Amino acid sequence: MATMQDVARRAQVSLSTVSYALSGTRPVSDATRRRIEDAMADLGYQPNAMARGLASRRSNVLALIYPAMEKGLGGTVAEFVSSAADTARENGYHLVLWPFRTTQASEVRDLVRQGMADGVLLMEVALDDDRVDVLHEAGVPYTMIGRTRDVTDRPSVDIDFGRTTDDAVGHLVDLGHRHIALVNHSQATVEDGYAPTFRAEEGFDAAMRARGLEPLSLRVDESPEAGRTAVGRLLDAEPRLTALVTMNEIATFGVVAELQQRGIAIPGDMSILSIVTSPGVGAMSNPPLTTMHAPGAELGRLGVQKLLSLVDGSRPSTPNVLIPCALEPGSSVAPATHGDGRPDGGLPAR
Amino acid sequence: MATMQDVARRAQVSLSTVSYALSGTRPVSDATRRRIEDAMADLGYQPNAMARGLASRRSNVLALIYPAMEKGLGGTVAEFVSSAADTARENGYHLVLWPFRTTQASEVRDLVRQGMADGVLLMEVALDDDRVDVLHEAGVPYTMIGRTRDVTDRPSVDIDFGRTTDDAVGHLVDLGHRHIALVNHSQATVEDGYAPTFRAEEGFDAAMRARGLEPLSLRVDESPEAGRTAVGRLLDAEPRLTALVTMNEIATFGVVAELQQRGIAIPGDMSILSIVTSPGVGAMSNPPLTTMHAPGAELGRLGVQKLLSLVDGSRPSTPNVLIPCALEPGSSVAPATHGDGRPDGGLPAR
DNA sequence: GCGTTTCGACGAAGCGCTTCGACGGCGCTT
DNA sequence: AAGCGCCGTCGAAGCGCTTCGTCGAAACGC
Repeated sequence: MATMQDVARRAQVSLSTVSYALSGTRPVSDATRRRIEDAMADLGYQPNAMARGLASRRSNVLALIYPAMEKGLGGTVAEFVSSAADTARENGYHLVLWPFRTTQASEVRDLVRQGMADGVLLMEVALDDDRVDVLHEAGVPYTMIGRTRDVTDRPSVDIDFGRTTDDAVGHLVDLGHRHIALVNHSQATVEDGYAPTFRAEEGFDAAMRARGLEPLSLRVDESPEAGRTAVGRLLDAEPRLTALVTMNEIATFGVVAELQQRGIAIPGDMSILSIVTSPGVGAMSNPPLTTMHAPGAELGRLGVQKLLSLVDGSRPSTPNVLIPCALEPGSSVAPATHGDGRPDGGLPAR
Repeated sequence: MATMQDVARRAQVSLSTVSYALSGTRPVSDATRRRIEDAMADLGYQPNAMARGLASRRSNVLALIYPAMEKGLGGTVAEFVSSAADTARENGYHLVLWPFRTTQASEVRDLVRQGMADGVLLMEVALDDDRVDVLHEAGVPYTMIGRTRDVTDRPSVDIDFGRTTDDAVGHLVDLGHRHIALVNHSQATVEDGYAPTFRAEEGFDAAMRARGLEPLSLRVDESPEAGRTAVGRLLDAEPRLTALVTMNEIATFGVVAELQQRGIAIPGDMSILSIVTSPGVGAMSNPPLTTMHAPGAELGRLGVQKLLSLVDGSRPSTPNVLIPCALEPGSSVAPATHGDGRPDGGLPAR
């Protein structure tokens, strides 16, 4: 493998001049630059990443601490990872995968100290997350995807659960629905401090109350069976239910199956709006679900950009961003009826 | 950040002794080793990855060239990536993501020359793939997930499509089915040189012929609509069809929807066996699909292990491995009937 | 015409580690 | 008692690059 020294010899210049020509840190005359470029091309020269990293104290590597991917298929996660890797690549960085859960803060610290990564992207942040503290103390640039409980002064990008749930409820209410329930993620996720479960619940409740409606929600395990059971429990609690907001992909399929088995038509008798889901998942249902897509790719891109702005202070640091999910029409949402085919009445007085 | 020199000073030994204590390359007395370990613990020392890499010419990084993830949700892919990252981590390696398609062979070569990775894992290899040639010529250790057309002397791990399709057909034939069709991936994947489409078709045809049955298969676009259309075309071609082998997740959902709409019961009138699919996808259907799960996690683990055995020649190099998909019972496969509820007859003479 | 900038290029000192050759002291043999 | 080998340790030479200080020569001012 050709070294910079080889290039220098061939171009009849000193090693340092080659370095300056490559980095542009100091001016190099056009004639010299051309000779150097020719030499590099002839030799197929590529700078050695390790040497560069050692000398410059910059590895050009970003680390992505990503979730265990145990629950669910991770369509959004895959989308996110892919987009983050692309964006890193476009900016001359590598993306390395660090599979660490919330409890492995010390492993994260050790790895960070090895100087392998210039910055860290942290996915699926828990409400209280030691990994974030470790990164903060270590002084490594980092960006959270998601947010801890208290997010002041901690760089992050996240889904805007408030707006997403409000948009979802608003959409259904506009169609005349008044009795709407949320099929949320499981109690287990809550105990793990999984933030989306909290934020969706809060957002849904707020959105309902803001419209003078009574929120009803259930934490449901991530399984089709749990989804089936949930249907019964929800209908017992509120028989007048005409719409469901679901943010639990696996359970949603159980919900759909159970409704169909009970002869409750989708969307005739019951509308289903699946939120924070991944592209393609809605299409797998019959009828195809109306969904609100999680902005996985966008978060990946913005997360990396934000992180890079911290890594090389040159770029201006952007404020924290929240992105709502986007409504994608399907065939599982329709105007509300009273069960007799007549559209529901107007809004109650607020 | 503490350096090895700091540790040496604190432990009252020379720099090189610390290095030997850490690597075990040369013997170090117990007393000295203890002093060094104490010093490292006191200082919270972690060896610098770049310096180590430069001096040893080993980065402890493996690169994963992964597919664009455009088509489909990539459940299997996510599983694979996750398992590969875990296995790398367990062996003290980092996994970096290199998003490059088949056409970007020169980018791959440049990156390899930068010495960032000690080895390369190549996913979704096409039947003819320049990236493989580039890696071969560069002399970098690599392992393919999947296989090029000619696989002799090229390290790889892959799904055993032959056994998977044979198991699938065998399972259905054991249940009395005689008229079985394959819903394959699209013509577009064939044109991209996507190997699984070929290998599944070959395997299915062979499995059918080996049992004296006439193979019937269709290349179907990756969309529910295409799946719906396929049903009509297949039934036109062979009205006596009682079972479908599908290896196109998205299309499968269309197939199921169309069958149900036509009043063809699953599995009463038509059995569906979804092969090379990812865990959880089957559960999303109603009834839950009987599937043959792609061994994503296993391939990830074996791929990394194989690659590592090439990277540090110490481990013995294993022969190439093919792993079949495993049958996971669901509710979409049942014994064949003649449409009148009676089981089908025995096997025809071979 | 000579001092003073300015520009472009050079040499050398690291970055923090691995690894090779060497060497002192110990226990053993003869 | 002298010689030998071996174990544990040390010093120094890089690995391939970045970056700082410097310096010669061309360009400029008065």
